[in-house]
Order: sequence, then structure tokens, then C-alpha cells
Amino acid sequence: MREATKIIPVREQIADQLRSDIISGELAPTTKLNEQQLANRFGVSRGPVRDVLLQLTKEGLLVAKNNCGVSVNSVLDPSMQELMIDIRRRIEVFAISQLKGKLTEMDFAELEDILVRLQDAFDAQEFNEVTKADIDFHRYLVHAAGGDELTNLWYPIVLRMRMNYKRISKPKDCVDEHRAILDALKANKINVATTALRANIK
Amino acid sequence: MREATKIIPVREQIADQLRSDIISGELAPTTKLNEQQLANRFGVSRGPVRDVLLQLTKEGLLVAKNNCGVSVNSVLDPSMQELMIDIRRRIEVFAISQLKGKLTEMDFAELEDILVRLQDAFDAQEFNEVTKADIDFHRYLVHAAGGDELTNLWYPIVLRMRMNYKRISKPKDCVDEHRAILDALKANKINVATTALRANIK
DNA sequence: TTATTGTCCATTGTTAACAATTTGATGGCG
DNA sequence: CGCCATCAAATTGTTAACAATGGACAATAA
Repeated sequence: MREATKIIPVREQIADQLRSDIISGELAPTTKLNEQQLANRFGVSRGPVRDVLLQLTKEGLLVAKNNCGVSVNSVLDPSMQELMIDIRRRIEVFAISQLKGKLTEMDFAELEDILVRLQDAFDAQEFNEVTKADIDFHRYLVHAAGGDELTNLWYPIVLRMRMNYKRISKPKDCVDEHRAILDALKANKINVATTALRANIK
Repeated sequence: MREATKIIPVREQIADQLRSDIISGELAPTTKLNEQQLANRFGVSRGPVRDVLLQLTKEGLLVAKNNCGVSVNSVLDPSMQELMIDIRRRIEVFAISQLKGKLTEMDFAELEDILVRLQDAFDAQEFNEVTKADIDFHRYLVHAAGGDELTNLWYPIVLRMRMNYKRISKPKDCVDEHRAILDALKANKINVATTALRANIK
């Protein structure tokens, strides 16, 4: 039997695109979003667009005012940013502690694929793709440990953090750091992986 | 001029009611929710109901399957519950550290009101109301410190934690603990407040 | 008997029209 | 000249009809 081909719902595609636009800075903070315009852009009606806007608002990327529409949220002030980093670290450290000895060869292969994407995107100077691969790597681990439950808690935090970075500071380090995390996981050295992970989240 | 009467949007009312039903256990885990039935119950159309179901799904109270509707989420396994407690503590400790010296007389009056509600609900053995007042107390502090941003991160965690408790174990302690927190805040003794807060979150 | 396929029904996903609300502008009045 | 009330345009909130999807059940063939 062939590998199941993944069906991606319309709403999810729209959400992904908007998230991408926001964290890439294409949609700047305080930009107002019009439901009808978005509906036209994606070739759907306002219904699904409304759903997506609601979701992104819950995720903290957008802010909504009653009967006044939504706009792109502003960057976090430093103390909140610090809190977010701390919470994200706790979640991911928790994740790999739960994963000790649980990861299969298939998991490792998947993570290797993501690292390849990361490297390729870096070589091509596609920084948006670098960001996506970076997030995918971490999400894979979080999801493997805590499922949708934990991922839903973790994801908005990452997105909010990313909104604050205009661009990846040192993409090269980014690749190396993830390599270190993966190698440590493969060797089942959780302490090493934890240290590498904490160094990567900043 | 008359005091501004607070307008509570339809969606919010529906969301509050459903959250209440879920936390109180009236809607047991794995219960499937039908959009049309809910629409009839609240006397609105499916649109707003869909919006609410999406939100509660984001909050982790419900789980959704494509084209298959939503159902009430199950309780957390112990390790996740522990992580949630840890993160919630971190957020609330952050909140009161930010609030040092910032709370006004009006804030204290508001918090006193909530404590009265808590005491009354306890006296009347209205455990649902006890839970609501309890949450309101903490939410007031979190919101005062971090606004909607922090509240949106914090709230789902609290809700998920509450789903795991069938009932308040010792309502009397609950009142005393919140009294201790408020008194410490009034005296601007952040260390004391932090200790009391950490003892209350469990 | 058992596995497969086809049909039906219940439910969700989507759409477009309608109602309600906010904003900004315009004009009269102090 | 500035301020407030009133009105119009634009935008969101809501509704109900329509399309599409998934699951259950029965019929068929091996």
C-alpha cells in the first residue's frame, strides 16, 4: 500500500500562509486585516477566513476588537519575551525527558530530513524556509512527547517569540545547534541534549 | 453619566457556558458535541457556535477531527499535569513580580469583591461558583500584569488543570489562601505573596 | 462466511445575503 | 474657531441554504 497522502484542509493552508506572512514581517504590527480582502486573496468566502482569524487571535499573532476587526499584534516587551523563552525551554526540556528511549529509527529519519531542509534553506539563503525548518524540528519533538495537547500550548509561544526577531541572527549556528541536539538524542544522552536545547532557545 | 453597562458578546456567553459545563463535569470527556443541537440550545445559528467550538478547541478543552466534529477532551496524564502546574506557577509568580507597587486602591477593591464572592459561594456550597471566583482572582492578577497577551497563554492551562479536579478538595483552605495572597500584595510583600501563591497552585 | 463495494444519511464545511455596529465626515450651533 | 449631533459608508456579526465529506449498513461476490 502506498504511503497515505496528506490532505491539508483549506483553513489550515490559509492559517499557515498568514502565520508565515506575519512572522516574516511582511505583515507589520498594527496592520489591519480585512476579512473580505483576505477572502478574495485566497479565493474563498469570508467564513473560513473568519475561522482562521479567530484561531490566529487565540494564538496571539492577531488582536481583535469587537466589531472592529483584527490587526497584527505588536512585539512583546522584554520581560514578557524573557518569560516566553523560559516557558518554552521548560516545555521542550520536558519533551525530551519524556522521549528518553522512546524515539524510533523512523523518528530519527524524519528529524534528519528536517535538518537537511534546514541546511538547504540556509545554503539557498531562504531565511523564511530556515525559520520553518527550525520550528518543524522543535515541533516534531514536542509533538512526539505531548501530542496535540502540548503542541497547542507550545506553538503560540514560539510564534510570539519569532515575531520579535526580524531575522535569524546566525543561521550557521542554527544548523550546528540542531545537529548537536539530534546527535545527543540518537546517543540517548538526555543531559547533553538538554544542554544543547537550552543553548538553542534564545 | 451612568456607569457604562458592560456588553458581553454572544460568542463569549456561549463560550463561558460551555467551559463551565466542561469544568464542572456536566459534559464528560469524550462527549461528542453537535453544532446544530448547541445552536438550538442557545437560540442562535451554527455560525457563532462554530466560532466557539474552534476557540475551545484551541484552548484544549475540546478536540476536533476533520469533518467529524468535536468532543470533550480527556484528562491530562500525570506528567503533563505536573508540567502545567509548573508553568502556571511560573506565569503567576511573574505576574505578581511585575505588579510590585503597581496595584491601586481600585485593584484591591476589585480583588476584595472577588474574595467576598468566593466566601459567599463557599458558604452556599456552590462549588461551581467557588471555582469561578477562584479563577477570577488569579485572572485579575495575570491580566493586570500581562494584559490579554499573558491571559490568553495562562487561561487554557488553568482550564486544563481544572478538568482534572472533580471537585475542590478543601474549599475552606481555598478562601484562606487567597486572603493570604491579597494581604501580602496589599502590604507590598512580594516574597510573601509569592510563597502564598505557590502554595495555592496545586 | 467474510471481505469488498455501493448507497444512504447525518453532520460538518462553505457560501452569499442580511442585520447590526463602528468609524469618519459633514454641517449646524455656541 | 471649536465642539457636538447626526448621517452615510464600510465593515463585522449573524443567518439560512447549499455542497461535500465521513461513517454505517446492506447487498454482492469470492
